[in-house]
Amino acid sequence: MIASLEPLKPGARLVDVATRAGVSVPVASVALRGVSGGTVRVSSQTAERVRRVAREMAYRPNMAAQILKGRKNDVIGVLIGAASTPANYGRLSAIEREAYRRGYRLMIGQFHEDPAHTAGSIDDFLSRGIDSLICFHNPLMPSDTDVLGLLCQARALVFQTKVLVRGACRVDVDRAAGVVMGVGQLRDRGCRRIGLLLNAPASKDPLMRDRLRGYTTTLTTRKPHRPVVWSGTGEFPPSRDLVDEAVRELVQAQKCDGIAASNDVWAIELIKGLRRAGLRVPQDVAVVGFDNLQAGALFDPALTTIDQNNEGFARATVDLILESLERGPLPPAKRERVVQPALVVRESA
Amino acid sequence: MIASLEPLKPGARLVDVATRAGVSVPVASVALRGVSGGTVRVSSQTAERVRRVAREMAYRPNMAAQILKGRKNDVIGVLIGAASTPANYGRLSAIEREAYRRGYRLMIGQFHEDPAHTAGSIDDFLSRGIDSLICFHNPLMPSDTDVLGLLCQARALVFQTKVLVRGACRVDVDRAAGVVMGVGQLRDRGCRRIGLLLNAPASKDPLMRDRLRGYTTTLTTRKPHRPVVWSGTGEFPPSRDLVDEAVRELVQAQKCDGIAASNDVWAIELIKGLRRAGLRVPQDVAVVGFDNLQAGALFDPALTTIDQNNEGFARATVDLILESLERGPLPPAKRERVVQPALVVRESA
DNA sequence: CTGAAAGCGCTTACAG
DNA sequence: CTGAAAGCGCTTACAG
Repeated sequence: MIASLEPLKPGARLVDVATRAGVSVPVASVALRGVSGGTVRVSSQTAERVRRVAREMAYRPNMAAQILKGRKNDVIGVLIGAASTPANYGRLSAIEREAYRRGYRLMIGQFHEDPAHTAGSIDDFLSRGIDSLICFHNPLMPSDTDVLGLLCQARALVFQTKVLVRGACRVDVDRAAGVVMGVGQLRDRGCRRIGLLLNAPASKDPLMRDRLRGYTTTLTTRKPHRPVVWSGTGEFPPSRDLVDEAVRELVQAQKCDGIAASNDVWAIELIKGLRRAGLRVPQDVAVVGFDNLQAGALFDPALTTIDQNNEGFARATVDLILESLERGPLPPAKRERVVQPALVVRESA
Repeated sequence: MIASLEPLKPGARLVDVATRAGVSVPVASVALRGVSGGTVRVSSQTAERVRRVAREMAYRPNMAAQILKGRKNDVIGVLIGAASTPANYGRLSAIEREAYRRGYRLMIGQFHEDPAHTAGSIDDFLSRGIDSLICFHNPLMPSDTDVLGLLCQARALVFQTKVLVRGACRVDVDRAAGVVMGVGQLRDRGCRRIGLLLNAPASKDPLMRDRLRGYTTTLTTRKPHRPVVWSGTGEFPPSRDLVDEAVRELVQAQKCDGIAASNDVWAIELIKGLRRAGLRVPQDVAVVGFDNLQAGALFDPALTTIDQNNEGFARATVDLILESLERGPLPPAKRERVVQPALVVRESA
């Protein structure tokens, strides 16, 4: 602990630096930013002197003033559900890294129960001139017209998975491809009958529909057997009874020896259910998850799963923001990005 | 999807609202903010009219201009390690909620490998007039003088656990109390010989020292046996060999039938190690973790653990920020807050 | 190559 | 009770 918190002296302004360096304020301004296109030109000697003085005085430009004068705002607003899962925060972290790498900062707003609250948060972003918004999967309803109206005012708007505003961008993970990988792994390790576990009926949940599509595709390409699909009620996390029902249906009735679950939490609960039924994982039934949560890596047996590729997701998201900012509203073909997930093989399959 | 992204019209300024409402700009300013102390006073009728017009025009004050004129900055900067654990993000989320509740926003900066990067991030906060900083547990070295120098310029500065700047505030979880709770639970369920597992020697890690203190205290108060402590090498997450060594030492050599681990990841790995050694949890050996990770709740057996009380932590953190902002540097007695954790009983103990 | 002026959008202290 | 002026700290277009 070598430093010490002291009452802050007011902080040098540009005019202070200019005075000390013996130049006018515009010259100091140009010298410090290294601008070359303008009408004010500064000799490299002068510029060097100004920079030195600024460093000595610990000059820090007042960004409020710069922004008021039209400086590009390099803050991206992120809306994330207050009840977000750890997985979502992993993604947020990746986005922060990517944004920082490209010279942007993140400001966080959480979705709260109350749409008025959320609206306040977005309004707050816009008031600050933050008009690039990333909207994480969230409890937003299409009926929250205030919130949607506000979102429309963003200059760059990227949704995760589901677009709520016409013309906005979207980044998604290729869930179907993930399921194909998962089923492939089950097949490779010798499973003869591979079931799909969805936590809600595909008819009710587009995320489940994607998984079903992947599953159906791979079974159609290589036809080992007819599809075996069990859907939960959407209840999450699943109750023990629901899990036991899944085990009865998929394993005891349908004789599956491999199951692709729609996420890691379900996969873990399923493995517990299989054990309650006296079955070994992966020897009797192999299980693949989806998400690559820390909980899966630590579980016993360690979960084989599909990683959502947060780095790729972050890159695509920030790409879309920057392109929108540069070119204005993007044409339909340019505003969707699909990120490929990756198989992580561990012990459960 | 009922809304649609459209090219943004410039956005109404205060002068536009004032003109439309037929008043001067200062009157509009005062009317909209409901200021009463000043010299400009507005009749409630006029105020109402101005507010209505502002609403019609979707007027949104330009915060850059407001801040330039001395509006209090209501953004708190948060520095969080880029390699943060999910647990840290849970805490971040709680802080965001608490800050929002009290009218503040969070801007996130991640610590990166490179101290210069981190310095840039803090500099960026300060340039924006963000002089309230929350510094999460991080890879900061006391030798990063640039970073520390910058941190000193904050007006409110709260560290987690370890203060790196003299005079700054600190919030911490009472780890000793947590261990007391964990050991108490082990005793309550009938363990006769309770060991403490540290992931590094107490002499080398203050966090471990706190745990050891809690452990020693409770054994001194009620003397069931002499202390049994095993310390890892600090390697984290622990290798299988290290875990097996812990099992040999604590259980096979020292005959412990209850173990308090220093965190959930270690607790989970320990349970796996106990199983490899043919022992049942909790029947043969009961285990208590520390952190309350999702991974522990999902593990089989579900982990009994100590919850870090993120809500309490968030409240203390935001309290300290606001008090510092209000009163300036806090006296030593006022700048430390210790948050009480809570026991979560599940299956492992 | 450099300086003096105007203005970004607001708020606050000063006149009427 | 209301209006005209000054100024926050900067940048950019205009003069010299």
